Amino acid sequence: MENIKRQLLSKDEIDQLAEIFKVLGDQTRIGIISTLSEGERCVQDISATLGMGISAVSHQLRILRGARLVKYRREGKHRYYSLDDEHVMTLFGMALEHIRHD
Amino acid sequence: MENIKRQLLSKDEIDQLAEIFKVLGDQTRIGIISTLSEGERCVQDISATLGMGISAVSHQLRILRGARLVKYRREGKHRYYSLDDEHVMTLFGMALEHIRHD
DNA sequence: GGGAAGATTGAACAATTGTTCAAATGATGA
DNA sequence: TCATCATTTGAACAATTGTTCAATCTTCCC
Repeated sequence: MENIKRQLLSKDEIDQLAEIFKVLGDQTRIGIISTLSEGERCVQDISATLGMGISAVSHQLRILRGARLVKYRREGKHRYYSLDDEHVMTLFGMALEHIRHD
Repeated sequence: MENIKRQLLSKDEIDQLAEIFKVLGDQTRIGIISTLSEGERCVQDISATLGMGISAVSHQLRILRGARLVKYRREGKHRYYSLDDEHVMTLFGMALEHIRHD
């Protein structure tokens, strides 16, 4: 992690970094991650928690899946979503420190 | 930082988190931050490093300034930009770990 | 002061994005 | 198999975004 400060990122790494931050840069998706930080939830639960339509939530879940930030397991008719990355909450912590230190 | 996992974020915090990630979610801005991680640079230098127009870079610098991610000092006709936050590189590190762990 | 260099700003445009609605998929139980 | 529930998908729309161009501002030096 120390070499980040010493060496320019490759074009490819810049693209990937921007991509992951872009995925996190949306209120709905942050809300979903925040909800899932309490434990696994099905789409309806997330929808109710955020006060948003099922479809809108599902669309955003797809993007989060694509970025490997969430995963799900089937159980009957439900799909229980949960966080799929150990670093996400750390990213949240760092970002929170940034916004709080003002 | 531990209470993040235990407690839902407030509406306000969600907005602010999404905002900071949104700012980081752009290739040009990541490129700028990556460039500035090597040391302070004036707009022309950044422009040359990224191979982009001066105006485009300046527009993005304004956004980075607004998010308190970069600052500048005047010296003659130049404005030397540098990183304005200790957490940014840590955010980078976490995000890099995420994209590399696949 | 006048001109040039470095940087910022505003308007305009194409491109991307998030939400809604309606339709389709997949799984369950009668 | 049929109806129903949970979720996904696609099309459409408004809204936001990043870049370009031209104009403006600021600082320096003659």
